[in-house]
Amino acid sequence: MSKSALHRGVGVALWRQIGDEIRRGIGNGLADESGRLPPEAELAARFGVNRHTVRAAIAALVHEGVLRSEQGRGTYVRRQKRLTYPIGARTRFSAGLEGQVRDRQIELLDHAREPANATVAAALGLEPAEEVIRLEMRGLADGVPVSRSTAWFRAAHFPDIADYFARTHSITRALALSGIRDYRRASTTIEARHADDTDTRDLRLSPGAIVLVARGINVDGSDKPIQYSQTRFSADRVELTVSAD
Amino acid sequence: MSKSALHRGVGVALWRQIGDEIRRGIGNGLADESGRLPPEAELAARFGVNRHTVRAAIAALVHEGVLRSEQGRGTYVRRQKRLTYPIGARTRFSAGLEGQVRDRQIELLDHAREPANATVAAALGLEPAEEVIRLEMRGLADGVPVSRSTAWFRAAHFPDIADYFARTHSITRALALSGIRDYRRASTTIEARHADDTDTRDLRLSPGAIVLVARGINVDGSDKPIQYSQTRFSADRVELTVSAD
DNA sequence: TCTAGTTGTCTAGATCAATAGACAAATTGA
DNA sequence: TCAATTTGTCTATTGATCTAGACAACTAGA
Repeated sequence: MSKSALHRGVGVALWRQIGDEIRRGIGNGLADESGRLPPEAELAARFGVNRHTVRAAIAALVHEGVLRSEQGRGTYVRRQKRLTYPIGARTRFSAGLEGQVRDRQIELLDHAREPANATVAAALGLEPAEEVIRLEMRGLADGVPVSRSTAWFRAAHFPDIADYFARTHSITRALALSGIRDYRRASTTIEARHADDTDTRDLRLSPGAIVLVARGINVDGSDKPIQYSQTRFSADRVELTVSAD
Repeated sequence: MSKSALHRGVGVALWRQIGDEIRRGIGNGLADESGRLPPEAELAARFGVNRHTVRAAIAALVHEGVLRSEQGRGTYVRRQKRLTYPIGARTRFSAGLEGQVRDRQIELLDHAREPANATVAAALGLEPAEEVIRLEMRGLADGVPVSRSTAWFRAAHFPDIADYFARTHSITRALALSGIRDYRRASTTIEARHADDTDTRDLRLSPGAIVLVARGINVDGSDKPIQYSQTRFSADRVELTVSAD
């Protein structure tokens, strides 16, 4: 039994402690089979706080995408299971979530034309400081941010990639408009770290959350690098599977 | 470089985040050779907060026993190194800190005569529910709590152990007054867990801190168990060394 | 349709957290 | 002794957090 009373006056707000406790409690018997949480009043009694304090905790988890509240019905766990992203040669950024979510979408947050830094130049096989197009994107599944990625393309070869992406909301289709009929993932490296400020903002994470970072290079039919990208996933919401393929 | 900006509006007070940051920074170049921290004004500038906020963080660490502030001089790290507790056959509760601290002391917080629970009865080789004396103690090093222990003795054999301990402030001397000339540590098991409410209160820890738990049985000259004890150490302040001895 | 159960919203007050500024008190080195 | 540096204390203000109570809005089942 985990002795998990709340601590007052220690610089951590009660609603955050309760939120963490609820997040931990999910998948540990707090919600019933249907994913329904106990009513707010009961949670308030259980934690020994006011109902409004529990509501603040739930609101934070709703904002994080962990819970979903329905007036008159109750509060439900949004997804009992994590999304599974396949990683393989045929990995397409937006694909691979078939059947796991009702709605998925990629937003273009920002784009720029700029000189490549050393890492990007090396990955794409460019001259130092050659110009690249950088796209900042965010992937949403059923309205919840699950991924945040940055992709670099050689500016000389893909001058209009940002426009194409903005129109099609798809890397595959944007590349097709640029004349790339097919491409494959040459390499992917995966690491995990704590969320930084950008992650907590864009993925709506709480500080201290863990992100998975996947760095990959896509190559065209003749194995020339066309895209270098770095994608951050919320480790709470996503798991990666590496397929041979 | 650890990207460790402060997070506002996430239910964790800035002073706590700063306190954690300082605690982490100690032994990582934040303090100079003499153990002196940068002045409050500089820390405030570095963290981008008001000086009072830094002061709240420092006050918490002073209360925890990590820092020591001196008006006009500066704020100093209390102990750069952790205390090392030897664990071995000849381990004496209060001993083993020779040379590491100026002043050490064991307080008797509470004592009771009560039936043994299953664990204690098994450890001491007693009949179920046979009466035992339980002592609740706290060890201080230079005024800072470093250990919190509970010890059980068979009531029939050591009826006055609490009195003796209160007089002598030493288990060894209290046992001597009870007629035990010598004893040795038959077994010790060590585990680590998060601090619970009792730990945070008695050892002045912050929630989420880690405690080392050492459970041991002391036996007399003819190998009969005379004492079962469970001691919690602040993992921040103490390390244990197991000696063959 | 009615009722019980549940989430959503509003008001109000108490306490905590953070900022701002000023000055006192102690220490150190010139 | 004097000036600079540093911690300690005080007042005041603003916003976040927590409590308390009341009632509206919605859902589901009798």
